[in-house]
Amino acid sequence: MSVAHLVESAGCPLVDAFERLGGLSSFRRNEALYRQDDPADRFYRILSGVVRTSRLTSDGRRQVGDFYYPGDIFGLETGPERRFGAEALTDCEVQVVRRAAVRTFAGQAAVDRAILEATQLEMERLQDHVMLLGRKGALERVAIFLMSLASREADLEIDLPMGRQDMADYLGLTIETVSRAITHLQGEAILNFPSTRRFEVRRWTALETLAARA
Amino acid sequence: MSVAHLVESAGCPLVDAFERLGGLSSFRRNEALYRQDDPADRFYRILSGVVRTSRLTSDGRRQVGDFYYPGDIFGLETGPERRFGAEALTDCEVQVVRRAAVRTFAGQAAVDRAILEATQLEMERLQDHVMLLGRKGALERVAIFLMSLASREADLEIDLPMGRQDMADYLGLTIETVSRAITHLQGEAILNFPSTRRFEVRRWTALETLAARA
DNA sequence: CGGTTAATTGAACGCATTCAACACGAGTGG
DNA sequence: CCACTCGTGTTGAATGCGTTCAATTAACCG
Repeated sequence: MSVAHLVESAGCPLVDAFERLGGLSSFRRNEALYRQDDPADRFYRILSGVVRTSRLTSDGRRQVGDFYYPGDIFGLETGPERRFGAEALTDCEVQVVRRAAVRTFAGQAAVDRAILEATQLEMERLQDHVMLLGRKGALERVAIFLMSLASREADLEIDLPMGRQDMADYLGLTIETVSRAITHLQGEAILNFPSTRRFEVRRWTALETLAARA
Repeated sequence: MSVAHLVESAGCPLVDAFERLGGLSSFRRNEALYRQDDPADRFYRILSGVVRTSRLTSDGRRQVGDFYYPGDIFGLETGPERRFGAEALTDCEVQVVRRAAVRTFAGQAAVDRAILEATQLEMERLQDHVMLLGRKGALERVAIFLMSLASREADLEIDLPMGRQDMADYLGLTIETVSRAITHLQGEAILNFPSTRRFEVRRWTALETLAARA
């Protein structure tokens, strides 16, 4: 299946750098792209598939950092070590560039700027995540999450590459609470789940209202 | 009071840029440096005082983004508008540079790189914040917060420039819960509060244990 | 001093969690 | 095709943590 239409191949310097420097790698479902505490010396760009980043605390609790889709860039962390690991949620293809390679790339200034922009985008996502975790109720969190997935794709039916546990660990909830929220959203005829991994938005405005104030 | 010793004035390109391009501004306690939804066209660097960033949701809930101390750089957000506002917690002096000015500064590449590094540092702080809000209990959150303040300063007695409400809004809790956590930490003889705005760590290891697993 | 705001403490409530049972779906082998 | 199993998701009941509401105390500032 071609995913070219999913990825805007504009003449962005960073994308150029990926195109010209980036090795192509494939990963299978559930395979780790890199692990927490690995050396952080590469950037990634997704061509197809979905990737999850996550961090395990010493006592076994897990926090999912984010979910990345085709066109997204991730792995931008600064430190010598990865603070979050990255795992393939589905089979996927990614472009990988070494940090050092980008550094010596002709037109470096423009590439640096582009990396900065990608990092700032990541920062915004993290800010949204903080707002979500800090000040939103359970139903609100689930509504926001599913809405953001729905608005990412133009399709009517949206499929969920992640399971309930992944959602829960992203939203700072338990699977049971996520499940109940989904049941509730179905009961209100706001969403429809033909299967556990697919859903459709029936009442957008109601969903938006919920997302704004639970 | 001189704060020169608090700010490492190394020959870092970004600091240079601030020194050479940065206008000096002063703000009084509780004054806004900029507001949420203002145009985001400036970077800031603190010389003295403490700054808080915060965001208000439409229904009045508030999330504190972070607290910034002398030497810290903030206001790096990408979008055209500020997602978080910035307010002075104490009287403070800051260096301000226009984004556009930095762009045309000689040695621009190095400055861009330095901004990138500052942004990545900010990203790390946000990641920590996500971990805190997603997967930690109330006592744990308060312990982590106070520990991070304590490790920032070398002093034995640490003072709290922010009130309980600010802590609560940073930690995703209520003032009452924060207060109870503090009382508990005093009861365990882990911390000592000579006044509500000053504290001292009595048992570091116990505090670290609490911070790791509540 | 009073007057005002901030912080603490107490008691009742509620939301999310926990623990436990059940349902569903996919894959396997009889 | 059905029985079995394993992993995942849903549902129910009870518990508990943090919130809410309310009252008291402490700190700050004229």
